[in-house]
Amino acid sequence: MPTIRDVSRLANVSVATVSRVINANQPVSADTKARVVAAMAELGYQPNSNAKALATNRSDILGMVLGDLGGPFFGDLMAQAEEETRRLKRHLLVTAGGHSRDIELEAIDFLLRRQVDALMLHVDSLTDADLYELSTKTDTPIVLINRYVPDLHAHCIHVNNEVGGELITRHLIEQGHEAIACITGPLYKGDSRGRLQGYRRALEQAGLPYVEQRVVESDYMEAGGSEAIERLLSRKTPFTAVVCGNDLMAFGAIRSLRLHGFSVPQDIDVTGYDDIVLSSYVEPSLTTIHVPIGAMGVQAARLAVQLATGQRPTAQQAFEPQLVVRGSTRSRSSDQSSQPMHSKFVQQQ
Amino acid sequence: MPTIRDVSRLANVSVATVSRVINANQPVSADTKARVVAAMAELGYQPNSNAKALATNRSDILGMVLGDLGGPFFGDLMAQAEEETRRLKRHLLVTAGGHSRDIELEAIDFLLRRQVDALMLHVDSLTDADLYELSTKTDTPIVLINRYVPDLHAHCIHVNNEVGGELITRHLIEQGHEAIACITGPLYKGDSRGRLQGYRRALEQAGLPYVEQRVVESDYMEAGGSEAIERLLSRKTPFTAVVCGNDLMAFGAIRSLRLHGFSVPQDIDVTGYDDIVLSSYVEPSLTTIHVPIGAMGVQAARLAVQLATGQRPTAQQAFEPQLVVRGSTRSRSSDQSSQPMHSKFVQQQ
DNA sequence: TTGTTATATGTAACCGTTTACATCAATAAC
DNA sequence: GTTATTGATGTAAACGGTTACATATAACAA
Repeated sequence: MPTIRDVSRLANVSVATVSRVINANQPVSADTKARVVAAMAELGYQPNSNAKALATNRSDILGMVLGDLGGPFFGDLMAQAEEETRRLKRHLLVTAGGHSRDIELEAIDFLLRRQVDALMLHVDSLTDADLYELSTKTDTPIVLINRYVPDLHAHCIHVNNEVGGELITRHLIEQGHEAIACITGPLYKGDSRGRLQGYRRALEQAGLPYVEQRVVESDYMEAGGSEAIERLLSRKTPFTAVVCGNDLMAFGAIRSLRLHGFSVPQDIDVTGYDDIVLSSYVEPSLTTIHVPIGAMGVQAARLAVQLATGQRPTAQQAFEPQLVVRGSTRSRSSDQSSQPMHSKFVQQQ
Repeated sequence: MPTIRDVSRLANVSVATVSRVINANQPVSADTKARVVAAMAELGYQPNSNAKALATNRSDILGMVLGDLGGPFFGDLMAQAEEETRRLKRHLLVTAGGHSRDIELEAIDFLLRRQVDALMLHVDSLTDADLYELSTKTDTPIVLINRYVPDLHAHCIHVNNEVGGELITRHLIEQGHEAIACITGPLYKGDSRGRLQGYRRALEQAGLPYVEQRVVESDYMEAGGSEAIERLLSRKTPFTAVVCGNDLMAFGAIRSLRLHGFSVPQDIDVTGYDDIVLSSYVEPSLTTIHVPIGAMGVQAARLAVQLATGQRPTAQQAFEPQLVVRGSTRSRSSDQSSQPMHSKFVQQQ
C-alpha cells in the first residue's frame, strides 16, 4: 500500500502539500495540485483511515449497538440508519448487544476504543443509571434509540409508548370489549411500563375497572406469549380481548388460544405492538401499533452527527405511534355482545 | 482519555512495559504487572485501537458488504456472521452496497482504507472480473458469500443453485406437473443462471421438453413476479405450475395469478427459492428451497479469519440447498390430471 | 525603494501504539 | 571465576497521517 510519502516523492512536493490536496482545506496552486492528483492516481493511493483518525481524533464512524442484528425490527432500523449515515458522509459500525449487560458494555467499550464520533444505542440490559454514568464518563456523544431516559433528554429518539398502549386499548373498547386482558413485556423496561400505563388510562377514560387478574408480565418472546395465555386462563377471570406488549407475544397468544379452542377474532380479539413485517401476512393479520422505527433510525444518525460536530440539534426526537387495524380484531355489535364468549370461556375451563 | 504514557508514568514503568502487560506477549514480573494493572484501572485506561491498528497493520475488524441491511435474508446472514466474528475475538464492520456498482466499490474502498483484516462480500453488481481484479490489487483477503467465482475458488462460500433448481422442479414433476413455467432472476447473475439450469436438467431427466415460451426473466422483486405472470399469461402457452427464482417473486406471482382468477395451489402450483421467514407464514405457505444463509455467514467469518491469519482454511465452503414442501404445491392424482386447469386457463384468457 | 501582506510550500512535531534493540542483573554452565 | 543464557525493563524508531510554524516569493501600498 502506497503512503502519502510515496505520493509526495512522485509529485515532488512535501507530504504537507499532498495532505492539503486531499483535504482541500488550504490553498494549493493549480499545477502542483494536478501533479499530486496524477501521482495519487498512478500509485492507486488510498489514505489510511487509522492514521488519519489518530492524528485528527475523529473517525467519521458512527457506532451502533443493537439487541441483535436479525429480525425485522432491527433490520429496518439499521438499514435506514446506514443509509442516512452514508448521506452524511460517515459510516456505520454495528455491534450486537446480545441482550446481555456484559456484551452491551463490551460492545460500547469496543466502539469507544475505536474513536467513533458518536454512539447510537438500542440497548435492553443497561439501566438508565448505567447510561447516565456512561454519558458522564466519556465525551463521545450518545444517542439513545427507542428509549427515553429523563436525565438524557436531549439524547433520546423515542416514541410515546403510553399513547400507543392507550390507542390500542381504546380501539378494543370501541369494538365493544369490556374485559380486556393484558400481556406486558418485562416491567423493568420503561417501554413495557409505558404501554401498560396507556392500557390503564384507556380503561379509566372509558370508566372500566382495572383488574389485576387480567394482567400478566412476560418477556416479549413468542413462547412467552403462549405461556402468558396459560396463566390468564388458569386464573378463571374471563376476558374477550388480549392486548399484547409486542407482535411476537401476540403470535404466541393466538397459537395458545387456538389450542384451547378459541378462535381469533371470532371468540377473542388479540392485538400486538411494533407492526413487524410478519404481522400483515399472518392469518389473521394482526391489529397492532406501528412504530416508525426506520424514521427513528434516520433521525438517530442525524442527531448523532449534529452532536458530534457541535451543531445545534434539529433532528426530530419524539415520534408518535400509530394504530393499524387488521384482522385480529373485529367490531362487536351490541346485541351479540361478549356474553357468548364468556360462556364458552367457562366451558373451556 | 488517558494514554499509555499516563499509565506508564503512574505505574513508574516505561510505555513498553505497559504494552507488554496489555498484550501479554512478553514476560513481565508479577509486581510490575500488578502496578500497571492498578494504574490502568485507576485511570480507566482504554487502548486506542486506531493507534494500535496503525502500529500493527491489523485492526481485528472484518469488513462486510451486503446488498442492503434490512430484509430477512441479509438479517440472518449478518446476525450469524456477527456472532461468529465475536466468538473469534474480532468485530464486524458492515456496509450496504445498495445494489449499485458505485456504492459497492465505494464500500470496499472504505473498508480497505480502514485496514480491515479481511473482506466478506455479498455483492450483486460487481462482475466476476471486477472481483478477480480486486483480489489481485489488494492483499487483504477476500471472501465471497453466496457466490461462486471459479478464479477465486478458495474464497467462495457458495450453495449449489443448480441442485436447488433441480430439486424444486423435480418436486413439481413428481406432483404430476408437465407444463411448468419458470420466472428467473436477472440472467447476468450466476445464481439465476444456475437455478434455471437446474430447472432444465430436471425437465430433461423427466423426458419433458424445455419450452422457451414458458420461461421469463425478471428481477427478484415482488412486483417483478407479478409482472412476469402477466407476460406468461399473454403468451397463451398453458402451464400448471410456476417455478420462481426467489420467494419474493413467488409472492408477486401468486398475487397476480389470483387477480386472474386462479387459485394456488388448487389451479396452479407456485414455488419460491430462499425460504425467507415470511414464506412459512403466508397463505398458502410457500414450497421453496432453503438456503442455509446463516450457516454460510458463520463459515464466511471463519474463512475470513483463517485467511487473514494465514491458517490453513478449514471452513466449510460448499453448501447444499434443501427442498421445503409447504402449502403452495399439492399432489395431483393422475386421473384429475392437469386438464381442467388447461381449460380454465384458456377460458380465462 | 522599503515595508506589508497574501499565497504557496516546506519542516518537523505530534497523535498513541508496537517492537527491535540495548541494557543490566541474576542465574546457569563450564 | 569467567562466560553464556535468561528475564525484566528501558530507549527510541517506526506506523501514516495532520497541522502549527517557518520560509520564500510575488504583489501591492506608501
